[in-house]
Amino acid sequence: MEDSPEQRLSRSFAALSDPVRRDIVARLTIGDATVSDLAAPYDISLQAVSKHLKVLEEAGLVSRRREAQRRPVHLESQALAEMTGWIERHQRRAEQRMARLEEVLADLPSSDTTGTSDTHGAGQ
Amino acid sequence: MEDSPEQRLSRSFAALSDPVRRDIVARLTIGDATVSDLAAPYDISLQAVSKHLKVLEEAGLVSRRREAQRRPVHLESQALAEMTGWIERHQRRAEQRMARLEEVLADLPSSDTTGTSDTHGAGQ
DNA sequence: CTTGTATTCAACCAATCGGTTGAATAAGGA
DNA sequence: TCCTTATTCAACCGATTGGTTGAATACAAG
Repeated sequence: MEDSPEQRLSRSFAALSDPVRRDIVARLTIGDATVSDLAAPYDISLQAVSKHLKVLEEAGLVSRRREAQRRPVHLESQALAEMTGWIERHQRRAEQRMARLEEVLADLPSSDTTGTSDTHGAGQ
Repeated sequence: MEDSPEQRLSRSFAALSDPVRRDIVARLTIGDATVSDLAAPYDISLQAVSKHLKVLEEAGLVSRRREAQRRPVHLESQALAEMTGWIERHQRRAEQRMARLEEVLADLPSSDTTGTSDTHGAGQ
């Protein structure tokens, strides 16, 4: 029972939808850190932070190794890359479409250039 | 009571954590569409899709205009840009750090290049 | 072996989520 | 006016989420 790319993407986005987890990711860009290191800035329990890390790990955004009784957390930037991959792909499509649209509008007779109106004709 | 950038980011990521909503965004890169257009491919009720669109709208990822009794939905690619902004910023930091680390490792005497070990010395 | 430290597991709770169905609203057309 | 089409609102429901506290596990060090 392994993970479809769809599911991993869902988990990654869900993981970064929490400000504490985004904050943790930001912190990890500076360097690996233990659970207690990461928990220090927050008012929540260590267990809560541990849960957040589990969520990040299951999304593939971080990995953990063992080092004595500590469990240093490491950011997996490749998982971030997959997310930007998805977003940019769609962003690009949307922007290309808008560019084509504006080109067409520029060629038209005249009247108002107002309103972000659109073809929107079916498709599907 | 307006929206901090932090909150909008949370909402955007949460919005894209659902496969149906990602799918809708993908569909909208082709062109604006009505609620029923968007609902057609799915087995869920029209109301459920309407809710999904509300989530996307509150995240700033789509906007809606009125056109007779229809409410065509339009993708706001700029909101996607904000997301990639956040991710890439952190991705870049992480990768730069790794690059510096590898540089240092290359200069070291010898022994194992194994294990993604790390400085991880405090920080905070 | 006992103690201390770092972390996770387990059970619980309130809030949110994704879905449902049924009723309400908005607008065009007979 | 009445009917149809498009969409939203409202109430409800089970599952998931982010937090809690208390007990368990994994190691290191006396």
